[in-house]
Amino acid sequence: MAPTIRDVAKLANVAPSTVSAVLNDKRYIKAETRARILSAIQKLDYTPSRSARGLANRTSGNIGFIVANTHFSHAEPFYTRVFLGVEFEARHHDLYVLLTSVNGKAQKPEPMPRFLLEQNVDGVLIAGRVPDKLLKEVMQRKVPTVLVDYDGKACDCSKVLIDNEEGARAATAHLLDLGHRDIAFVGGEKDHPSAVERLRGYHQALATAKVAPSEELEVFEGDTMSTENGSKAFTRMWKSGTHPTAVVCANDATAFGVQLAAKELKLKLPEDLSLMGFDDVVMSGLVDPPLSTIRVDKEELGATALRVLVDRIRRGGGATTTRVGVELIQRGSTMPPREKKN
Amino acid sequence: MAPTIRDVAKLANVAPSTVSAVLNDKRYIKAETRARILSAIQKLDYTPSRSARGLANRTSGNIGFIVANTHFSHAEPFYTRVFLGVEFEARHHDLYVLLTSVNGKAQKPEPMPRFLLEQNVDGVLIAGRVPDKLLKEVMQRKVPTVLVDYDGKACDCSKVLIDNEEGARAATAHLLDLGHRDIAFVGGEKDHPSAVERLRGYHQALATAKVAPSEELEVFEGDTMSTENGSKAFTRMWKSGTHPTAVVCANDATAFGVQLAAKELKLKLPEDLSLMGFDDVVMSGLVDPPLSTIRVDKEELGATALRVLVDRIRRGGGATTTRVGVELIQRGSTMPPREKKN
DNA sequence: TGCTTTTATCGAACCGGTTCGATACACATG
DNA sequence: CATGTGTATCGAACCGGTTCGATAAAAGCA
Repeated sequence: MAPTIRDVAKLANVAPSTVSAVLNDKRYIKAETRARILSAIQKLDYTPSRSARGLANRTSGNIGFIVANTHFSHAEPFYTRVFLGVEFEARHHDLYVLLTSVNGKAQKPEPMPRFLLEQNVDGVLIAGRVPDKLLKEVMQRKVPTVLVDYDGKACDCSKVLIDNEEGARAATAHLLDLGHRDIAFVGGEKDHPSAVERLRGYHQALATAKVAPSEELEVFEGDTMSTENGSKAFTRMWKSGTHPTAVVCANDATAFGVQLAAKELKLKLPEDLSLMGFDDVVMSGLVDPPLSTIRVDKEELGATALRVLVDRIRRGGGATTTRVGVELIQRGSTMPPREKKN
Repeated sequence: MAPTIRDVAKLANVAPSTVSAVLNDKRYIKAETRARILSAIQKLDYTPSRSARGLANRTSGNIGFIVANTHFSHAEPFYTRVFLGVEFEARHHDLYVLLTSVNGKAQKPEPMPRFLLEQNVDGVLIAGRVPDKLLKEVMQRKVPTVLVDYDGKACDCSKVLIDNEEGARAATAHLLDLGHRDIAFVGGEKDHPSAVERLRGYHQALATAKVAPSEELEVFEGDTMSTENGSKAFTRMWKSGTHPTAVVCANDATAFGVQLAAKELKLKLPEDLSLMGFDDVVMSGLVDPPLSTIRVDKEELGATALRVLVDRIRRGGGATTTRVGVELIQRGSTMPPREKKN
C-alpha cells in the first residue's frame, strides 16, 4: 500500500494538516518542522494521491488536447510536435494531458470528448481547425480554453497563433532583397484564416518596397491548402500569361505543388522561379531544390499555449492572443532573378 | 456545482448507496427503483466524479502510453495511428490515456514518466522500441504492462505484435502465384526482430511451394531498415550476377531503395522486376510504380493492445503474445515474370 | 505588567464516491 | 407456524487529501 499523508504525519510527529500545509506552501511553518516533514516524505517515498487531491479541491489536474484526426495522423507531424511541446511543458505544471481526436469532417452529431462530458479537465487546448459546432459546444461549457494555430472567429477564448503576417512579410522581403519584383502569392483555400494573414503580410512587404500589387499575381484554388491545389492554381496563372519570377506560397504543401507544376511547365528551378514556403515541414529539406521557407517552432507553439492556458486557469482574466515568432530558413529554392532581357 | 450522487439519491428517494449499486450493476435492485434512479440521473445530467471514484476504489482510470520521441514525431505517423487506435478503444472502457514521450537515445538518466512515479495509471502500453533501462524500471513497478510492436527479449510482459511471418509468407506466396521462381529477399539490418521474422515467413512460403532457397538471393546491409541500405544491398546482389525476377523487401523503406537502385540499373518496373514491400506507409501509394505491400492496420494494433491490457488489469493472468493480422495490398509493382527465353 | 499581534500547530469536517453489515419483507419449505 | 432463503434497501465508515476555526506560545508594544 502506498503511504498516505497520515503515515507521513505520524513519522514526523505532526498533524496531517501540517503536512498538507508544507506540501502546499501555506500558513506558517517552523523551519525545523518543515525539514522534519520533508525528510519523512523522502523516507517513505510519499506522493500525494491525485484522486484525493482532486476530490478535495475539485480540480482534476488534467488538461484536454483536442485535435482533428485528419490533421493528426497526417504524414506531416505538425500537431504531433505541438502536442509534444504541450506535454513537455505540462510536466512543469504538474498537469496530465489527455489527448483526443475528433472527426474533422463531422457530418453526424459527434459526441463531445469524454473528458468534457465528465468535467474532468481544468482546461482545454484545441489545436488546428475543428468543426465550428464543436467549438461552440466547448465554449458553452465555460471551461478555460485556448485555441492553438486556429483563429476561430467569434470565439472569445484565448488564442496562440503563428505570426503569419510577420512570416509572410519576411518571406516576401527576402525575395525582394534578392531583386525580384514580379512576386506572386499562390494559395489553396482563400478564406483560411492563416492564408488571409499571410496574404496580408505579403501585401505589407510589397507596400514597404513600393512594389504595386496585382490581382493577377494572387491565385487560389479549392478549399484546402494542399499540394494539388497549389499546383492547379499556379498552372492556371502561368497558362493565363502571368509569369512571375518568384512565388510566395501559402504553405509548404502548396509550394510543393507549385514546384511540381513548374517542372511540368519546363521551368528550371530555382533559376526560372524562386519559391518560398511556410511552415518548414520535414519534406521541405528533401525536395529538389530544397525549399526556402518560414520555420514555425511547433514545440514552442505548444509550450506557449500550455503556459497561456495555465495562466487562465490559475489567474483567470480575459481572452488574450499570443503570437509565436517565426524564422526564415534559406535553402536552395530562392536566388536572384535572371537578368531581364529588354 | 455539478450534481452529486446524493442529489440523485434525494431526487429518486433512495440512499446514495443504492444509486451506487445501480451505477455499478451490483446487488439486487428492483426494476422500478432502477428506472426511477436512472431517470433522476438523466434529469440532473449527473456524471460520477472520477476523483471520488478513484479515491474510493484506488484506481485511476488512466492508462499510460509511452513512446520514444524519435519514433513519434517521425514523418510516417505509424505510432500516432497506433495511439489513435488505443484512445478510441479506451473510450469503450472508460479509460483515459496519458501519452508521454521518452528520449529514445537516453544517455543520461532520464526520469520516469510522471504517471508511473505518481502511481497514477492502472496499466501501461509501451509502443515501439524504448531503452532497455526504462523497460526494466517499468517492469519493477509491477504495473500491468503491454508491449506494442516491440518484442523486448527477456521481458515477461504481454506483447501485441505484427504477424510478420504471415505477412512475409503472403507477400512471397503472391509472387509465387504470379509465376515467379527466382525471388530475392532484400533487407537492411539483419538482426532486427521484425526482419528475422519476415525472413522466416519468406522461407516458409518458398518451402511450401517447393522452391529451393539460395544464399545469394538473401541480402542485407547496414544496421537500419532504410531506403539507402535497401538500395545498396540490391545493387550489390545484382552486380554480383544474381538476377531475381522478384524481390520481397524487409519493409517499404528498403523497397523504395530497391526501386531506386533498379531504375539506376536500367530495369523496367514492374516488367523486369516485381517488388513487394511491408508496412504500407503513406508513401507506398505515391511512388512509381505504386508499391504492392503488406498492410499493417495501425489503429487495430493499438485497439488490440488496449484490449489485452484491460484484460490483464481486470482479469489478471500471465503474459500473453498476440499477433495482429496483415493484409496484402496489390498495387502496381507486381506482375507475372517475362516469358523465359530458352 | 497587561494587551495585541504574529507565529505555529492541531483536529474536525468535508470533498463524492464505494463497501458491506444490518435490517426487513416476501415467499417457499417442512 | 417456525425457519430458511432470496430480494431490496439503508446508512455508517472509509478512501486520502484540504480547509479553516480553535488554541496557544512567542513576540511586539504601551
